[in-house]
Amino acid sequence: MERKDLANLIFPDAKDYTYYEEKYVARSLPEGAVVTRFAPSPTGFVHIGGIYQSLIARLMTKDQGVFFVRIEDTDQKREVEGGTKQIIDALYDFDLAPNEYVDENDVDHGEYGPYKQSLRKEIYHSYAKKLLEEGNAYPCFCSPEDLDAIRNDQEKAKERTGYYGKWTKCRNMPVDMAIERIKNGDPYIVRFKSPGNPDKKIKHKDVIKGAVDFPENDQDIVIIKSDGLPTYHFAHAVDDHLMQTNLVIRGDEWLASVPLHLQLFYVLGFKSPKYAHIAPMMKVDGEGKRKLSKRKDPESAVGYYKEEGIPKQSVLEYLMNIANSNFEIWRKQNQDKSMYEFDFDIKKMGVSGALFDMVKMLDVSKNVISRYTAEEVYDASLTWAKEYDEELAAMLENKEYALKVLSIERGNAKPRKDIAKWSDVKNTICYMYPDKFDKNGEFEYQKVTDKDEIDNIVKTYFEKYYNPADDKQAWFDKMKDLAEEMGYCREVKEYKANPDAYKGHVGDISTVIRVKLTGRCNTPDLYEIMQVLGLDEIKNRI
RNA sequence: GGCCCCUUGGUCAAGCGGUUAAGACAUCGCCCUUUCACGGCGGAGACAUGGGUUCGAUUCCCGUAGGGGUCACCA
Repeated sequence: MERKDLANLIFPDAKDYTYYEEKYVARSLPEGAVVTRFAPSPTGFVHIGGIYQSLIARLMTKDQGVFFVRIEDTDQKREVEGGTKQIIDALYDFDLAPNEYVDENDVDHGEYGPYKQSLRKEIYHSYAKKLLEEGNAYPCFCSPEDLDAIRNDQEKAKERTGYYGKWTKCRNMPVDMAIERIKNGDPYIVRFKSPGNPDKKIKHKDVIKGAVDFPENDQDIVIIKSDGLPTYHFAHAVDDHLMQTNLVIRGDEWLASVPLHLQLFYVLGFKSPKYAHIAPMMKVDGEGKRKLSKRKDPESAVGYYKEEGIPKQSVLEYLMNIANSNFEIWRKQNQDKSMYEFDFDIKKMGVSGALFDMVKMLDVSKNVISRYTAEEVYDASLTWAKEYDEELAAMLENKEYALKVLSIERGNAKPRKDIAKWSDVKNTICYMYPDKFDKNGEFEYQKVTDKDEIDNIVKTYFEKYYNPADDKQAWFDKMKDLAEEMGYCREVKEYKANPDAYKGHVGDISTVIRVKLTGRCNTPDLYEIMQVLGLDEIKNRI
């Protein structure tokens, strides 16, 4: 009996691997075009890190390369119904549509599929069979208990753990015995027969991490599990070879697997891709920090941003800042350009994980939203409100009025930056709505707090000075006149030079009017507010 | 524990043998014809640590400490 018989016994129906080599023809792409992918497991949770990775992938491929999505569902225990749809939808939500992918009905969009690993079983079998025939893989009959025992012995002997070299039981099993045991019905999996020597070093040049040297891999890792599906490592090698990935962008938890992966590519006769291992986003936890966690950090889920109403553009630009910190300088100078025009450099990405900073994210978002027109703010908040805030949606029903409100101090050279997320909108505009305003509410006045004084100021202003037809300058001059009449200084500077001569200054007076009309002391330009409110509503509030 | 990586202000970070050690967020003060915001100006605030190498180290080398990753029939 020979290895070929063993291979046939294990994978009787597998096609010869050359079938696939011929089937997946070379991509015709311009010189230097990047082919990369996002390869998530459909666990029903789309992590912000996935968007980050996809952003980088999209940036690297832009219009001449290929960005595809491959669903890695080889661990059926973790798979969640609808997981694939969530991933693809999230990518579309963030304008990161892949060039090739599989949809929720398992329909492939692209020529190099299937793009879902569970549908590629026979492909993996063909390559595993090749390895078996060549003697680069072997069936292993060790039970989980056997493996535990080996590890125990290794720990006792203070040696490296794992299935390798002298600790293996099945690596050198005669072919005849293996065949006999399989025929006998003994359970087994198939392992890679590693040619590595850990005393030798391999040199790896990571696109992001730079030069990293490792000992060679000597672990006989499993390549085909008992359910017939491949492990990540094997699937990675086979898929990225066949799909012709030339740049693997993935989380740096994979960095330690590079020696194994390179070895796999080598033994399989594949050209290995370049690797870019990106650092994860971190979060402070007690004394130290840890990766942004699905369980503990709501902001790790992409759904969080949608619910909060943080625009996708804001999330993307924040991520861009983390990826290349010079992005924000560029953005400041190129306010109107698409972020994709930025000259992104993957080599500039940080090698260690950055703390995720929501305050910074919201600041980025304020800037992003400040560039929106009133119409855009209106559309986006309405869309958000329809799903998450009925009250806001109702307020926005009168579009003409809403637009007037949202236009206050917007569209000029120094737009207001008071909205970081759509869920802020209600609070920033609610006092502009008669039915949301309670004129009998207890308001915080700033400086002038005496009730009679307040009444007096308001009364005098509306009886003697206010004229809705005034332009802004006239309006403000009258505010000064009022200040003077009430014993307040017309000019703030003058007041500051001689504070004892007056009860206060024009700002204190206008604040009284402001609070009376809006219920708060911080609002945008009062003149504009009064214009939008209209005389009837103003009268109603005084 | 083995292997690998990392360490510049509260945070994100420029830097790549000689700099007054950028910038952004946060913070504080002042200014900007009314508040808040915006904007402007300014303040405070950092090279983990010990040894080398060097005329000179934040930058190069070694050690120490701290942090992170990885050692599955999970990805």
